[in-house]
Amino acid sequence: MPTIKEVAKAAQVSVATVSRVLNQDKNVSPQTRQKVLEVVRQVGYTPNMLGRNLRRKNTERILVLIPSLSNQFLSGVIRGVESAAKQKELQVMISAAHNDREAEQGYLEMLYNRSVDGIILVGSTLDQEELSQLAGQYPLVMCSEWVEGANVSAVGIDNEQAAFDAVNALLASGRKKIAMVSNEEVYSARLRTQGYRRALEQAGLPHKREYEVEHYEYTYRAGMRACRMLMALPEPPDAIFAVSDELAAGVCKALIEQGIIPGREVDVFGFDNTTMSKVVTPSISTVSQPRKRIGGTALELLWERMEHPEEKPRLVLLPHELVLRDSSQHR
Amino acid sequence: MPTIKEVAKAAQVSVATVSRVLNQDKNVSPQTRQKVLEVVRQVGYTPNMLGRNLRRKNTERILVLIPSLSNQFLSGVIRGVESAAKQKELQVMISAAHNDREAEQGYLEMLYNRSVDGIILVGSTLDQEELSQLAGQYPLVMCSEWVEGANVSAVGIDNEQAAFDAVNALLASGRKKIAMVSNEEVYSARLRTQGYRRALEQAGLPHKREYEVEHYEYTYRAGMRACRMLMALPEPPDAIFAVSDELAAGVCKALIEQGIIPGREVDVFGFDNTTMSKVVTPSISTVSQPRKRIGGTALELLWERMEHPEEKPRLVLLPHELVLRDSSQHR
DNA sequence: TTGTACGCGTTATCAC
DNA sequence: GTGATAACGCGTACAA
Repeated sequence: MPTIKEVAKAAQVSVATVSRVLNQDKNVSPQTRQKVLEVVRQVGYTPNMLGRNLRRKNTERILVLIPSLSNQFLSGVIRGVESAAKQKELQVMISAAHNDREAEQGYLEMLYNRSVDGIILVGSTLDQEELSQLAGQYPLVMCSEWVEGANVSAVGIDNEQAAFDAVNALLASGRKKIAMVSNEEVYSARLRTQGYRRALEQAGLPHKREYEVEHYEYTYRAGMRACRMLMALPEPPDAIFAVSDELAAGVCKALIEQGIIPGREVDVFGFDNTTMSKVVTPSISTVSQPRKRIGGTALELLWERMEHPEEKPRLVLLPHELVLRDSSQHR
Repeated sequence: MPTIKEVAKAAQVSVATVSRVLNQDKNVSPQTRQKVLEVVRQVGYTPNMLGRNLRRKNTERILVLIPSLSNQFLSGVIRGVESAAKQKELQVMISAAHNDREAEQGYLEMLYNRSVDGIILVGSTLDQEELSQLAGQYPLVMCSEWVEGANVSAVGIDNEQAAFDAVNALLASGRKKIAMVSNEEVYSARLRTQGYRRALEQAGLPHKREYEVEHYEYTYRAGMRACRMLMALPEPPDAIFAVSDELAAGVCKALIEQGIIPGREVDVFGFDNTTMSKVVTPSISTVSQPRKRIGGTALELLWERMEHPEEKPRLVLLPHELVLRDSSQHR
């Protein structure tokens, strides 16, 4: 593990000169540059980031903190972060907090102790105050999932409107008994529930309380359970809107088990346009979010916070799209 | 951003004492400890890891480098890594290399420049020599996917045997024209192809070249393409074994499009036991790997390398299981 | 028990 | 264009 000192000695120059060569400083003659680079190559020298970062007071590295790794949608978002980060020459690290407050705080500490220059947070167990305070002190933005009222830059889609649109698509094909599988614990899902209700209201339909099923995980098992509950009602729904594709896939699965073909007697609508929504039979109609753009924008917002911490945080909403497939009728 | 110096001044002690308190050094009186902790709390001091790491020459942090984030199976593996890492008080970071050699090398540099203490590598674009050399110099182990002949600690399953078992399950239910969707570029998939061939040989069946389809991505689209090719053969197969569940899901999808129900005329077998294999209809028979245990073992192997770099690397094979579902017949 | 002083590897500020 | 040298924040041998 050679250090800059050893390189300097071997090249018969000072450490300052080596440093200058390594950092493309103008003030160094071609000959010495040549010589230094030669030695660097020869001894296989790599700058120790620990020293460099200490001196420079930054790491050129950011963290994306997500709730779970097994999320196809987030993987697209992160691709967006990565490609935007590449242009800024930032290294991207990812960690999963698993909705564990302690784990999340452990990773957020990386801001305090300067292990990373900034954090893109997808969802959080912290409340608005904690987040506002944190974002006031360090570069921190939220992405896809944020927290109501927190004074933090964030990017995502208009969840309320997206749900409104999805439900309207179901209404347009004649469905009138539309149920929803949501998650009160997550802000984006709450907004989607609001959009769902607005669509029903606008259509002059009552929204029955028993048509709104809550679940605290976005798994296909939860979707199956929700579906069974709904179909066991005295008046079962003729359409089910779920806040994630995996939930929707579970809904479809449960319908099929009961001999009901999704898209025929009962429509199903999902959210996120993941692979799963395409691959199951029938394929699932869903709301598509511009994942990569969301991720790219998150990085831009983070960059803003890093460069201009004094400016106010801002919220960016990107357009969504409906993807109509076989699980719902449409003309 | 208070430093240890400021804490020392405020507590009217030396920086050494503060450091001692922070590092649970015995040699400090209860009173001063009390006082220091008080000040630490009051000014909200957090040790700067840049300084600490430089001094200690380590980071207590490891990296898991995976090919892609959108891999349900790997997410389980990483859970295993995380829980094992927690016990060793190591922080886990994840990055995706996307089969990009340049990106991979960028992350591997974190070993050279001491940004992390070790790396768990899932697959690699490097060859055996490069890997052997790297692992000789730094804590580096491979997990799930490794490289033939590389002198590197690794953990996974016996892929050849697992494929052998899966194909035997198909044979046991009377299938005789078994095709395989594999990927020659990946060592684990090559091993699985070998297991497939051995099973056919043992059953006295010829292995037709046209029954082995290559694909370089584990996507459902690739699975669909492969299936269409196979079913267009003069003598189409009566069973298809794919090296991933997503491929298998694509195979099923293409079969269904042709009006063929997987598990009836044609059996389908996947690999990894991901959510997708459960949620599609019909559910897909598959090979289950002990993901969490694989991840946990990977961390143990890495720990071995960190503690005893002089010892020889070793390979750990963990048991697999067949999960029989609706996409294949079985009595 | 506590403090002083040095070093970790790098970059930046001066001189020259 | 180049070289000393002082930081960066922390841990620790050594002295007291």
